[in-house]
Amino acid sequence: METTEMDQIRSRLEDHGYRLTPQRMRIVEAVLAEEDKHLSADDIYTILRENHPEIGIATVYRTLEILRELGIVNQLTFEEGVSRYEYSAREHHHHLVCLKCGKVIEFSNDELERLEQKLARKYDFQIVGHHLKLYGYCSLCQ
Amino acid sequence: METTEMDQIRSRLEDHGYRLTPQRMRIVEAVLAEEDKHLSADDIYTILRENHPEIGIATVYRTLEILRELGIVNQLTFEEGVSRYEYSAREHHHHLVCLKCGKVIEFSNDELERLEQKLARKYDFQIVGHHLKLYGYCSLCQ
DNA sequence: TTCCTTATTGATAACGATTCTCAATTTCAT
DNA sequence: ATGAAATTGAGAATCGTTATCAATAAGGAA
Ligand SMILES: [Mn+2]
Ligand SMILES: [Mn+2]
Ligand SMILES: [Zn+2]
Ligand SMILES: [Zn+2]
Repeated sequence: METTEMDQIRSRLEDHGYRLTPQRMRIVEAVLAEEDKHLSADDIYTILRENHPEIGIATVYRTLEILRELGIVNQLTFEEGVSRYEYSAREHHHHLVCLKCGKVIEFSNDELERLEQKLARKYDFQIVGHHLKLYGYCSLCQ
Repeated sequence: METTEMDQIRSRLEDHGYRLTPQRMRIVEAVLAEEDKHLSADDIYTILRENHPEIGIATVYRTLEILRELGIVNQLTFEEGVSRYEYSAREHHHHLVCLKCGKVIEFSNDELERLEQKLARKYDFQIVGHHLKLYGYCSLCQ
């Protein structure tokens, strides 16, 4: 039998004493369904509302916090005062953000891994991650 | 006569129809005095409180917003849900942040300017800035 | 100076995102 | 089925930030 992403996430949760409740499953589904988007808690709440109006916003926040703790999602912010989340089992990447319309383009860059190691040595830091954000105006907004 | 930083900032403000009021001057002074720190609005408010208890927190926020608009300070966030500010007339740099104690180390990297241009061409973006943040644990916290 | 227009201020209310509280419900191992 | 522990939804609370507004300050013209 194959192991689906949801199975892996279930194990991950249970290994840490958490249960994969129906509500949590719906939230994970929403994140997986919009893999390349960067959904906020409220975005997810709004999406779920359609078919599952009984789920509360507090549960969405609580679940995202657990998913983040377990490294299942990355929490990021594009300086709008809202946290956004993306499924973490994707190629590591960075973001190019339009300051006018908020459009986000993803890109990769290998060189930063080397820089990370160099700085770890230099400053005696144990580095666990990095994120490069570029700001500007997209073709439509400039 | 020499042109001080404050003079330059005054011109900058007046060119845009803003006045350099005593309150604004106190706030700019605080930012300049702690050049390499990353002060929040509340940090500044607390500092000013000692000698200028009449300044309101709203004025601090308003002033920082103007300084940001004019490019006199950079607004940044280390994902604690608070905006922090630094005097922008410094060498362009990036940040290494300790996830435990919040310690911030600054570092520079020239290569990113080239990357910026490459991406600008590739995605037809007019890039106005970028910021690299590395996360980890400092020597004391790891 | 005096007058007038406009900018700025401090206090405080309002806001929006997030977290907390708590009683009710669900889950899971027994 | 039973009971302990986890989870839930609703709503209150929190916290950083922004908006409102009447009072004050600033700067230019007379
Ligand atoms: Mn992304
Ligand atoms: Mn800095
Ligand atoms: Zn755009
Ligand atoms: Zn530390």
